[in-house]
Amino acid sequence: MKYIFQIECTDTIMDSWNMDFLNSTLLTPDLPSDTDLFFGIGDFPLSDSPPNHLSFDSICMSALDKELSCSPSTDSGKGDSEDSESIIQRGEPENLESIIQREESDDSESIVHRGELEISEPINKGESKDSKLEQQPPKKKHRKNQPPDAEHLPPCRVCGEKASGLHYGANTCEPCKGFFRRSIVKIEKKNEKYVCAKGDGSCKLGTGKRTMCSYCRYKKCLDVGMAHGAIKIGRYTHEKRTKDITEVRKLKLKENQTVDTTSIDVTEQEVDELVARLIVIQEEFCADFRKSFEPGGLLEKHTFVYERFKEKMETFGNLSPVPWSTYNEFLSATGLELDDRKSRMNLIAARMEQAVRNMVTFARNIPGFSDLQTPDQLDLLKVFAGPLEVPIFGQHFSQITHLEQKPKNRF
Amino acid sequence: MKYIFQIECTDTIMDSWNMDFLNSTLLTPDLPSDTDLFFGIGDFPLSDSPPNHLSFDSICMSALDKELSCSPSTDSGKGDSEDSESIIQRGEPENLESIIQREESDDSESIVHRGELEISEPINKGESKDSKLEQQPPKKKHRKNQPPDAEHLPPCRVCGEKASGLHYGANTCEPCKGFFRRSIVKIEKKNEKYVCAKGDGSCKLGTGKRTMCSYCRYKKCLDVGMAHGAIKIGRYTHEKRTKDITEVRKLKLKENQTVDTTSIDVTEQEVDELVARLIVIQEEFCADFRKSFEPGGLLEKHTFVYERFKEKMETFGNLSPVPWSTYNEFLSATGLELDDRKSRMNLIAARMEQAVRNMVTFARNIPGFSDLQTPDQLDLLKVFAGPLEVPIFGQHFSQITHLEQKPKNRF
DNA sequence: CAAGGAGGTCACAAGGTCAT
DNA sequence: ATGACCTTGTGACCTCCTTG
Ligand SMILES: [Zn+2]
Ligand SMILES: [Zn+2]
Ligand SMILES: [Zn+2]
Ligand SMILES: [Zn+2]
Repeated sequence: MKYIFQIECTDTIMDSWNMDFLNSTLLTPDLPSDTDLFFGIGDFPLSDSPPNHLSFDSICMSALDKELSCSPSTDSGKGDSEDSESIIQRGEPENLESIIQREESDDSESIVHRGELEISEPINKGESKDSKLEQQPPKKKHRKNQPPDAEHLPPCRVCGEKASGLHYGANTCEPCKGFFRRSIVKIEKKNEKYVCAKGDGSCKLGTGKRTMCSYCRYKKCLDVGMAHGAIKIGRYTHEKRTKDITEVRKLKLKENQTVDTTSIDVTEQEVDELVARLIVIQEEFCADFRKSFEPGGLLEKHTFVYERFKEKMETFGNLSPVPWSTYNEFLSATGLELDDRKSRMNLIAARMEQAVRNMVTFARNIPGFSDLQTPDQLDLLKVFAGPLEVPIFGQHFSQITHLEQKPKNRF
Repeated sequence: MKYIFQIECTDTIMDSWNMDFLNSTLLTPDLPSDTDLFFGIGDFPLSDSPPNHLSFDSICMSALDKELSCSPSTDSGKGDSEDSESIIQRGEPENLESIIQREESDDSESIVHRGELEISEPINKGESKDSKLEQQPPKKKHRKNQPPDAEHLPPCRVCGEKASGLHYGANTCEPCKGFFRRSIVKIEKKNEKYVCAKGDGSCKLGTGKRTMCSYCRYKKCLDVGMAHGAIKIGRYTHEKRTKDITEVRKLKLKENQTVDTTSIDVTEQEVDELVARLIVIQEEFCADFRKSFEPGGLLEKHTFVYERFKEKMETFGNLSPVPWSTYNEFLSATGLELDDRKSRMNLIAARMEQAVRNMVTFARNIPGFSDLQTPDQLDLLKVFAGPLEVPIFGQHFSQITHLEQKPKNRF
């Protein structure tokens, strides 16, 4: 018998200034077709709002952060005690980066430039790697050849394979670097031309297909910014290095989200207990959650409200409220407020904070959640806030990022 | 013999709602009367369109931006950041303002906050890697490392980049300092010699060309007075400091007022090569470009279409399409579309995106273009979109902005 | 003291070479 | 023509020392 447990905590707050309404809306869980059970919570009030995403972002941020970082529980040893002061460190209202960074500094791997970058070295440390004394049996009298360094690089921008460094301005693999060098001579100096193998310059450069079409390969090189003048030699800047590392990390993270499938063995009894527990907390937090997606449920209601609003807008044009600039001008000139946006924002802010708090509390009640590292916890909790002219009711979170109408903020 | 190479990339997409047609139209290159050759591309379909400039703007924008920004922006640390992660940092999908801002930052007074912004401070200090020895007393509240100082220094006398101080008697950048140090050893101690890459010791050391010819670089070092004997160590005198500052100020002033007209020396052969290359890419991208301006060419056709349209309008009055409000009312009332504007817009949008992409690809193929900084590249690429009641056929781009009918957008 | 430069260090990339 | 490997120059950053 095999069970797949998939836990997703998704809370969405949608704010569209063009549509002049703010709306916590429903997203559909991304479930395999043979799912037996699913659990969740929702917080779906409807209301208007003036457009100010940034403040909403911060609200969600700090709420999420506050909730997670004050976690008294868990185990995982060293944990969070150090957090408390890092809040002070930056006066700033803590954004995503600070959260991520802080978390990573707990673990073994952290971005530290200590005269030299040290990343998760699988070395048995504690040893002073000090001066000149012998300590390395495999002493190479040969030059210190460090062939496999820097896999802190994003993959080749041209062909996608493992990059070997920054060549002619772009992270590329060794083959693509060589190819570009030869191409420069050929194309710019000798005025020869590549011709697309397919004729229309649309060849894909997937793995192994690198050498299929020189024309398209060269074009891709140019597209990613390779050029004589873009050559950058010498040691990396700390800044640049950090950027590379974070990019790779982000990529890895994304990869893990989709691919990672670990399975553990559980007894029948454990499963029963888990399900029982889930049912309990489901009841406790949001008994109607599953009904939301059924006919007559909240999803339908939301859709209805949205449709009506759309109609209204098409008939009467854009009903967006007075822009902030006007509002502020008027305010400073007359001391009067043009509308009640201020108080409404406070209301919404409070509600959002509450929503995030609920979400985290709910998640904490899921057996095992608190045992996860903070970064992993964060990874399971998604909040979306931003303007969208496209309805996202009933879509899964991962799909939002694929809409051509790019959301303003995602975290 | 003197050649003037003037490269202009101008792509125009004109949309006039009063005239009810959208038109990529021809602009005449702004050429001196004695021009021998000119090259370019064009994308000149004729079609109708409903008025919606904003969306077109965004299309051009994001296309231009996407094309250009994916280049890692060469050197000069502050070049603009890569997107990939900036999604979170400044999630906005770069709009008109941001681009314009970037452009304007050249001339006006962005100088003020140049380099002052030091957000991320690499903390490399305070780590003692030696275990046993007691740490050093100089672990004070004061920050030991004051990496960049007031850059009230004139640029590197050798290569022109940002200088880091007074090295071997001249204001130079860190790279040139290092280069000279190595050169001293090589030349004076080991009696080795550099050889000019071009053979005649006349290489220019423009931006990014620093490493092209060691011989000329070293020669330049000597020319600007670098020498072992010229070393000056220790704190600045007040006098020297003020001298620097006034020099910098003077330089900035001059820079702002005079249009920079640099001329470089090229050999006959280089010219031939360049021209040959230009002819090749001209052929490849838009073989008929020059014919467009000849009798019977596209310019004439465009003019003809426009004339006919004008006649029609004079006879039958303004033929502007149904306004959006009406269209939407009708749509929401009956569910029917009054015309096919939706699909036409999609078509046009796609075409515009393609046009911009073409333009950038073309430009990238011009020798040297990719070597420019991204802002400078942007500066050479013009796309115009907006309503105009005045025909602009055959006018140069710079004239458009002088029309009293101010174009809506320029970027 | 603290500002400021010389020199050292070594991570990095350009370009060359040569077996495929 | 390709790409693994090598040689060599480069330059970001640091430590140490000199000087006002
Ligand atoms: Zn590659
Ligand atoms: Zn191809
Ligand atoms: Zn220099
Ligand atoms: Zn030379």
